[in-house]
Amino acid sequence: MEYDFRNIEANWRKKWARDESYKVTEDPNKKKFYVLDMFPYPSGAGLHVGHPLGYIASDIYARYMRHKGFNVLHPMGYDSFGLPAEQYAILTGQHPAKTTEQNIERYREQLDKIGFSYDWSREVRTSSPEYYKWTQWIFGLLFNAWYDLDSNKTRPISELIEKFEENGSYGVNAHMDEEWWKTYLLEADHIFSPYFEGEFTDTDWKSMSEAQKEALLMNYRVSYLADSVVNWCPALGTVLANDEIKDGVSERGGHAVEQKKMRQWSMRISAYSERLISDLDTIDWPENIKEIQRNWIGKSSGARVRFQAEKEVTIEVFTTRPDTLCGVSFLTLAPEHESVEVLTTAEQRDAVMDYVANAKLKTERDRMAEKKISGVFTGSFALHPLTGEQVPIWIGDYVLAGYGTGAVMAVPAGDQRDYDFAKHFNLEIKNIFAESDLSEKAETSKDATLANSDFLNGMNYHTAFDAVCERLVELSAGEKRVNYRLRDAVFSRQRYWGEPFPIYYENGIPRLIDTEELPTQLPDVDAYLPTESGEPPLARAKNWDRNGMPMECNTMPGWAGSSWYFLRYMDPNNHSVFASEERIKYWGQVDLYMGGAEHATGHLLYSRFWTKVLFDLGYIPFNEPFKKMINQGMILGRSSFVYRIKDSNTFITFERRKEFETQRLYADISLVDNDKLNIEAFKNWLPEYANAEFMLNENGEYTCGWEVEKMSKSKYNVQTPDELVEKFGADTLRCYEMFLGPVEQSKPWDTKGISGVHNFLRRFHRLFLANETFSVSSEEATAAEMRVVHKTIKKITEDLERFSWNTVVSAFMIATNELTDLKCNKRAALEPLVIMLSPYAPHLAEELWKNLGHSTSVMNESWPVAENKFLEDDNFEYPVSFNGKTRFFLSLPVGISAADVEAQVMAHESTVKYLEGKTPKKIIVVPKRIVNVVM
RNA sequence: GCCCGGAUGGUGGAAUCGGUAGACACGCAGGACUUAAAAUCCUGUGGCCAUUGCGGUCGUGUGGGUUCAAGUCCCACUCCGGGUACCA
Repeated sequence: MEYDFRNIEANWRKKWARDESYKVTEDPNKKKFYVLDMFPYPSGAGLHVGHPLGYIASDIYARYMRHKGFNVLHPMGYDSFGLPAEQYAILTGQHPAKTTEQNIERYREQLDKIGFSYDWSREVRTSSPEYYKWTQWIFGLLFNAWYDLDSNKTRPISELIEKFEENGSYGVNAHMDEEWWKTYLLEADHIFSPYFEGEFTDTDWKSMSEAQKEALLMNYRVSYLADSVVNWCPALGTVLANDEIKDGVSERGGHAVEQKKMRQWSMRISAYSERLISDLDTIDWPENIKEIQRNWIGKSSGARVRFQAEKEVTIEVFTTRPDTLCGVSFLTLAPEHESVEVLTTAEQRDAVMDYVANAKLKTERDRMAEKKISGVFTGSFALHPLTGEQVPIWIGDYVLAGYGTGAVMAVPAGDQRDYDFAKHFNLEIKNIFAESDLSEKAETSKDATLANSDFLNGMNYHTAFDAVCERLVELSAGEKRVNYRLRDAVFSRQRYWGEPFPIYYENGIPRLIDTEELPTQLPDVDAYLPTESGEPPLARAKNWDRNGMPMECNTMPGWAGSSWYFLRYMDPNNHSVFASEERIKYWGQVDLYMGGAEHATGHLLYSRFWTKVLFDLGYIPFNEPFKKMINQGMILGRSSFVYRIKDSNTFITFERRKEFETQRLYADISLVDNDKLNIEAFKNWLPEYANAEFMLNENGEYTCGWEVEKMSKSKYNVQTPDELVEKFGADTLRCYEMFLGPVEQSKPWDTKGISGVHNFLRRFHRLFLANETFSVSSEEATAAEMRVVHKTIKKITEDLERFSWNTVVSAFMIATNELTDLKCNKRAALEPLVIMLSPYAPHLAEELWKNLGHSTSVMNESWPVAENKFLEDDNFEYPVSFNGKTRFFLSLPVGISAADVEAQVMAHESTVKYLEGKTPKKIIVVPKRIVNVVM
């Protein structure tokens, strides 16, 4: 009886589906464990072998935890809104819902073949109205919320309105744009004087019109409408988030991106910067992901310093080096800085206007590409707050409008860019360091001793920082300040295939649609393109209004639906809430999250943000979504090459390719086995190769060359899991993907080794056979056999606990080899192994379990426990080394003392030989480890 | 530039707490079975020297250090991968 994996796997797949074997229900008597995979975007290309890597690892862990007695939530779904389906729709006119549906079907088919233990009754799709109803509801929560800096919490907007009613803005400490009142003054019909700087009384509030109140509140809301400079991609006709741009072009398609001011929905994620950084310490994530997030949020501690300029203008700068304040020799403003106009003198006007206009034309990408130093003098000066000196004010495009205050104090002595700027324009370079040579470059060390700096002389960064800040406060010229790089996230997309906003406009005032009326369904359109006038596709929809009032035409970005999906799995069919309180309380945080590291600054940041909002507002009892995360590495392809002799149809084997001038061509990896080309199959592959001739190696074979590259159709190196399941079975594929190496490591896919793993499963299967039929002995297992079993239990359990999936497979192989050598086919030894194998090879394990006479599924069996009595050995084989070199082995009873071990070693005949007549200086005995004789 | 990873046989990798480097598997070589091939099974397999056998010696990117003992810890460097950037 051979290992008939095709029948075994097909039968069990059917049975699992029929019995809904993987359905989980909330059981208060059992401890929960939540294992989650990052859900996929269902693309048209389907899965290749790289996709299931993480899914297999998490599935094994989920099954392991089930054996350990946990109630395991292990769901799967689809992140089904997205650009590719929309672009396909633009090309073909087919509704994106339809292609999405087809792709999902294909994904499901592929996933099912691999034997995952997903509870499919909990499947979610971000594009289904039942799901996005709650995405819209959460948007509403954020719209009706503000961020209170006093309690450091998100709070309902109604509380803010109450405060306004009572005391106006006084006593309100909200997170908002510091200069919000400037934009507010530009809004229509405000009631404030030109001296309004943000504070207003309850009387002011009460006297405001509805529209004025709403416009004011917009500055407080966590999700708000504002004019923002956005990354506009004309080719895609949409706005992109920073993390959707790579190297200055769109991540998808590689199109040019430009800066444009647009009225957009934004999310006040910047309010959460500090918590997003500090809470990283509370979660068990890979250190590199935490580091990427820390860098992305970009906390920097420094000071704000105000310089009094002419014409009543104050220039405020942010610096991380207030200690170098006395080295300021000029100020630099971003070309977009609001004071540029006022400060420019008549003589400089032409030059400045020219420079500013030029900067505007350049996209951020151009500015970056151009490493040239450029700038222009405004003609104005500002007063240095400490020295009282006149400091020239310059404009330079190395200063970014969007970071800090859009202005810097330039200290050429202490900052390389300021130094370069000063050199270029021949500006003063004041040496404020005692021992630094500034002839070549700036002094950037924080340990350098300050000089020419008045009361700071002799100090360095560490000692001067507080001293300067104190003085600035005394002079009212500045104060300590923490700055974050993280900016608010633009939430509007000019796309069709996304969640519509539950927003309509009443006389221009945005109004939220009530929860009872959600979902706001995505309307049908005649084409998936922007309108003639440049409005988003939804503007094409008929009746896209609410009682005549226009609906919002933007849709939400891809990260909206994925920011909270882990909560919906807990209660996917609930029609009255996004997930019930009891279920959220029961399932809690995701205990193990498996997915790619590429979402570090996108999905993983946004879902942490939304989780904090939901936590603050009391909807969930935890403020981090994913307790532990593991990133699976990328699986690369291994392309195969053949070498055609130039201007011929003759192919020469890899070994001899240098004998001729050759052209390297791709060969489909399905035509190659262990780098040997299947010549007949190759000839039949493409018509142009039908009459090909071959020059072979000395063994009469054609060897191919190879290279590791990304998997892609054009490289003929895509390996689908389906082919391997067909050839070797799902159990083999699962074990092999794990056997490849540590999950978190990127590695090339190589099918070479799969036969070894397949062989192992066959050998394991053979342990249960006698005379080619299933037969196990009920005899008591020998000590040697039990030792193998319990050693394996111990090893596998420890390895799974530390997420070392690959070494578990090795341990299984070793156990199988040893039991084969012992000719063991005893039930007592084999049953625990079947249970342990079931997370890795669930089909085979179920089959063997059934054949062992069990009527229940192996997946519910408890995990075996390693018993020490089987592991203890009377003797330990000591490696005896001399000066660290192992020379011989000595088997000694484990119980004896170190002194006895030493005596036995010294008495050994070989010891004399290796001592070479010398007297040992010292003898190190580590019990049950090693003996080292030092001479 | 800065930050974070990594480098172990022909290949993927193992070595969990500083304690026998190379587990397990692939590949390769030899053998058994076979008319032959496939499949299967057995043996060998880090380099060099020696080889009848015992063995010796070098060896975890490079150079140094700590230690009885270093792939593992420390210092300096080289190369590779990832993140990020006129971020003040």
